[in-house]
Amino acid sequence: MPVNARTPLSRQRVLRAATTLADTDGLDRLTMRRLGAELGVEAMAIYHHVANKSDLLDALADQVAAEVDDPPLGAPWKEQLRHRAVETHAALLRHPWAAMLWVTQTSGVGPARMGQMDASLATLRAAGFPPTLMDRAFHIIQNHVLGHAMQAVTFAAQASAPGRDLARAAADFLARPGLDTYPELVAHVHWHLEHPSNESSFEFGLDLLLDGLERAFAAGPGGPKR
Amino acid sequence: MPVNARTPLSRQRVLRAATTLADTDGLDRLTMRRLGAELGVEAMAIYHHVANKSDLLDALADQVAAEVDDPPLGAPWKEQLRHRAVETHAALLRHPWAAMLWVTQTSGVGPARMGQMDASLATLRAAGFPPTLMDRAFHIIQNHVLGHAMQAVTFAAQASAPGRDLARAAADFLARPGLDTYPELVAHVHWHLEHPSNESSFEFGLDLLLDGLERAFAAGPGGPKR
DNA sequence: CGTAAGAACGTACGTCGTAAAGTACGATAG
DNA sequence: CTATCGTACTTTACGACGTACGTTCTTACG
Repeated sequence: MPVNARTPLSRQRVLRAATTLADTDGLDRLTMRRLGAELGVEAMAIYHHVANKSDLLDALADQVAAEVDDPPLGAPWKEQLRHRAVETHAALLRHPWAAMLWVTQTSGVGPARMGQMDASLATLRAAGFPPTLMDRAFHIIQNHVLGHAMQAVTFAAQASAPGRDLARAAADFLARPGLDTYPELVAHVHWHLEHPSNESSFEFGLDLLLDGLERAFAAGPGGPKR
Repeated sequence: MPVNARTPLSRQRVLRAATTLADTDGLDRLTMRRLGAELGVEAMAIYHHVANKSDLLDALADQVAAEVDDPPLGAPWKEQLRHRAVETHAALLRHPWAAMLWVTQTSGVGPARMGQMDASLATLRAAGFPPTLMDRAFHIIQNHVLGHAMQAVTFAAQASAPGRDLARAAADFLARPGLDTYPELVAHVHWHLEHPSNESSFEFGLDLLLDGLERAFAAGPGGPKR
C-alpha cells in the first residue's frame, strides 16, 4: 500500500490540503471541486471524510486555534493573558483566512477554540476578577486580538492581489479622484508606507488594555463604574 | 406619473429595498433575483442603477456610515472620539449586516466612511498627538468599535434564526456533549443569560482605551514605549 | 476465486452573479 | 400619422458553486 499510486483519502489529508490551498490561493478559492482536484479526486469523494463544507471550515478554524500553545501555568494573570493573546494573534496572521472564519462560523466552534476561551476565563477567575469585570476583560481582549488580525489580514490581502504590492495598492488608493477632501487619510496612508511594521502596534494596544484592566481590578470589586 | 402602476427604478429605490431586505432576511438572503422580486422587477433591471453586486454592497455599507453624525466641534478630543465611536457602534447594531460589510469590502470604501475616518484622524492631530500614537489610537478605537459590533451581531444572529430565541440558542449550546471539559465557558454562557444587556460593556472598553491613550499622550511625545 | 463493504466517481439539480441579446414603450422628428 | 430612437425592462444563457443520488471500482477476507 505505500507504493500504491492511490493513497486513500483521510480527514487528515483533506484538512491539510484545504489549509495549504487556502493559504496560497485565498479562502474564496477553496471550493470542493478545486480541493478535490488538488487531492487527485472528484469533489464528492471528499464528503466521505467531511460532513459538508461548513464542517470542513469549522475544522480548519479549529486547527489554527490548536496551534497556539498554553502560557506558563505559574505566571501572573497579566502575563498569561498577554501570552495567549500574542500567540493567538500570530497564529491568525500565519493563516490569513482564519480570522474571517472565526468571525463567520459561529455555530461550529471546535474543541481547540473552546479550550482557549475556557483557559482565558479560568485565568481571570483564578486572579479573582469579579464576574462583570471578568466578562468585560474577556471580550475586550478577544476583540482586540481578532480585530487587529482582521485589519492586518485584509490590508495585506489588498496588497497581495496578483501583480500588486503594497506600494502599488497605496498608489492606487492615492490616485482616487476627490481624495483631497480627506487630507488626514492621505497623510495616514503615507505614514503607513513609511512605517510598514505594525507588529508593535498590536502589543501596544494589548498592553493598554491589560494595564487598564489591572487598574479597574484594583479599583474595586465591581469595577470602577456602575 | 404618481398614479402610474410602475414607478421607475432609481438608485435610491434599489438601495432602500436592499437595506430592508438585508435587515429582515440577512445579508446572505440578499441576492439580485430576490431584490428584483422585491422591487417587482427582474434581476437584470437592477444593473441599470448599480454597476454590480459589489457596488451595491459598497453603497449599502457607506449608507450606514452616513447615519452617524458628527460630534460637537468644540469638544475635547476624548469626547469627540467617544461620541463618534458610540454613534458608529449604534449604527452598526441597527443594521446587523453592516459590520461584516465594513470588514469584507475593503476595496470600495465610500465617501461617508472616508469622511468619518478623516474626521477621527483630524481630531487626533488637532489634539497634538504625535504620528505614531495617532496611528495607534486610530486603529485601536476602530478595532474596538468594529470588533464589538461584530461580536454582538453574530451573537444576535445565533439567537434570531427562525424559531429560536436567545434562551434556546444557549440551551442548545449547553446541551453539547463533552461540555463539562469547559466549566468556565459554561459559567460564562450562564452569566450572559442572566445579564443580557451588553450595552455598557462596549462603553467600558471604550473608556478603558481612551483613558489609556490619554495617559500615553501625557507620558511623552512618542508615547511611553519604544 | 468469489464476494461484500467501503471508497471514489459521474451525473444532475438548484442556486448564484452577470454577459448579451431581445422586447416594449414613450418621446421626438419628418 | 408614421418612423426613429433611447430608455427600461425581460429573456436567455453561461460558468461557477454546494451537494443529493446512484453507479462503479478497489480491496480485504473467505
